[in-house]
Amino acid sequence: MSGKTTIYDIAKQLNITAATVSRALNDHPRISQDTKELVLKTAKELNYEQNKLALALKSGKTYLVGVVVPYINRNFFSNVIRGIEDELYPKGYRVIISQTHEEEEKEIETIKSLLNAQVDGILMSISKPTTVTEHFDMIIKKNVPLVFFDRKKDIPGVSTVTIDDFEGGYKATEHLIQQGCKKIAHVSVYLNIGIYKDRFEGYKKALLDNGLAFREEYIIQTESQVKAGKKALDDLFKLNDKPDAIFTSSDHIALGVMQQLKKKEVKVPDDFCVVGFSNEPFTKFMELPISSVDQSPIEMGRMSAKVFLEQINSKKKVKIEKKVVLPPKLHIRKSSLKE
Amino acid sequence: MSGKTTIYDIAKQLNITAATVSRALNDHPRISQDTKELVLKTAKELNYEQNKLALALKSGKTYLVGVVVPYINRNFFSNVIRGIEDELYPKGYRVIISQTHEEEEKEIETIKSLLNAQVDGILMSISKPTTVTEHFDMIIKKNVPLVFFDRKKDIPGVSTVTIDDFEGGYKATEHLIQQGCKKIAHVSVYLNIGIYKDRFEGYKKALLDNGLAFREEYIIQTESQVKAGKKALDDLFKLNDKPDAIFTSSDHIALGVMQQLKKKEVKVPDDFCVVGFSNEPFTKFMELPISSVDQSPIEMGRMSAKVFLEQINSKKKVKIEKKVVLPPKLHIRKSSLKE
DNA sequence: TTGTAAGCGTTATCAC
DNA sequence: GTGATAACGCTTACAA
Repeated sequence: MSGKTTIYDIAKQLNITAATVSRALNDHPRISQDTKELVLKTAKELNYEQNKLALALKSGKTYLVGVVVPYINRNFFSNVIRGIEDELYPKGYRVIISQTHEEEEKEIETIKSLLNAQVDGILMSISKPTTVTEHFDMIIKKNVPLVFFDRKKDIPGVSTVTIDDFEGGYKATEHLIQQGCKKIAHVSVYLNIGIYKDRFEGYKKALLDNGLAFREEYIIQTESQVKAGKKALDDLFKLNDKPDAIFTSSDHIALGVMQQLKKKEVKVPDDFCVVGFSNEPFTKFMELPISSVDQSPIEMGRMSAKVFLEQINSKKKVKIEKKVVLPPKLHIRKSSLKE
Repeated sequence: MSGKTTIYDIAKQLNITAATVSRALNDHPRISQDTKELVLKTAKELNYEQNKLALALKSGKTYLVGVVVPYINRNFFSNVIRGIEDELYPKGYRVIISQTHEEEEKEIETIKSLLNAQVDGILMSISKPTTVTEHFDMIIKKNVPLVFFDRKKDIPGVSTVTIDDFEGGYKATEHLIQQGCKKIAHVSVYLNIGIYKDRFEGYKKALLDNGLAFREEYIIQTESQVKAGKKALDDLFKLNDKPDAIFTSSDHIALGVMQQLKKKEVKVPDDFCVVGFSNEPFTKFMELPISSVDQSPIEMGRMSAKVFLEQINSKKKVKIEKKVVLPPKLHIRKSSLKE
């Protein structure tokens, strides 16, 4: 029989009970050494493998953790998952991946499905359009640990792992100021989304802390796309008092900006500096590499996993609510580094 | 009670048996319409949800599929997984991700763990150093469908999904020839690995088919790294008869080549053309975008999933061994497109 | 130190 | 049409 050995088979072989076999296998204290050895030996002989399913049904623990992201093939998310898997695998947990495709409905459906699969926990990044919270309540009501990473919602009892977007914006802007830039514009992705708002606020604070004026006309809101970056630069250059630097919340926008600067024959970094956000792989591969704020996705994944583990290992009834905020790391490259 | 309703609770409520409830829930033909409606109604009232675990234990089907890759955060693999998940989710399958970190030992361990978790199938890309095959035999012996994608081994009974690397090399080279290049060099990643060998062979064939000489001195073997690309170009330019184009098996090498060409002030594409392989995101973002052969990772994932589904849905005893070869797509960009 | 038996939640096979 | 019962493979009081 192909790998279908059960503890009963071992029991029969040794003329003992399945219970004894189970205990021997689990190194139960009051099982004789002899029996243990015997059981272990025949278990090996018969190619016995514990059926996790039966165990899960009995114990209610599946050692399965659901990870929910908008799209798994986005650089940021695949790195977070990398971190989660790296951390959880050694602890015996397996990771189930699902994508929401940035749709609220699919997010809800996915959560239901994961709960149905009896996962021991859910780590997720909320999809953009999501507004309802009933599906989160379902998770909490079932006492399944829930951890939000990056994109969160403030819900009692739910832990979150994020980076300090405010500090990211602050650092990037401060760096530009240190480089001697005086008129720093900010191109943001839609400001109604928390993380982008925070980056913007960090930018603003850095300006004020350094005695620079905040100018409304230097703020542009647009999509995270290369062509949006191009247009943003064009618009900024139509101003009478042109900026001499841009901090943007998106590397793709930064790229568009860079391309347009090249076209206009503006010298970077001598006459204009650029800093992006996310540290996408391409930023360092450019002919003129782009400075960017790194979000430490792998670290974020590891941390989310750790928070989950703490939660699951604590006395069942204690609700831990942890808010981890990771420091962003500014990668300074040629696009903003004057000699 | 939080989501712990079982069919017994429903049965008790209605003064019928669990068996009847089960049948009603499964729309069994000889259950009265009345009972069905009643059961469905109270099921909803009590917030009943089927326990997949119990079902899995009973049926032996978990609706879990294991996906094994070297690293999940590599662009190529995360895209394949995207394809797999997209295809499998609607069919009710959930995807468990594990990474081998390019280690044979971890690969073996991972396989064991997945089999232990009773997955219904395994889709994987073999890690580079793997030489043994016992762990694959384990999978086959358990009658668990196994599909290799991209990196495969020829094992009887195992389906594979790959792209036609030979054709990829052929197309890329042919394109360069059509652009008027006469002296095309090839920078490869180590030729002892199947896919790179195939790309090389395609290159060679294209040369010969078009009446161009194959020259040993135009072949360089190196690592898939930017700096390796730089060095390769330097070496090629030391030749008396310099090449006028390069087809390389790696986009990172292509990038290094491009950077070095820029440094040497060689005009691309006018005086020199470059084509890479993999269609990494950065290739299209460059100031001078790099032509590259796309491996259709999402499509590869979808196809692997489809092959798995066919296998699982066929009459149990029929062993299907399918070899799917996807066509590569050449993306022609500025680095190889003369006016 | 080991055996007995119940239980985890379903479904399938007999009955009636 | 519906009920009883066994079975999936394991763990764990409770006995012995």
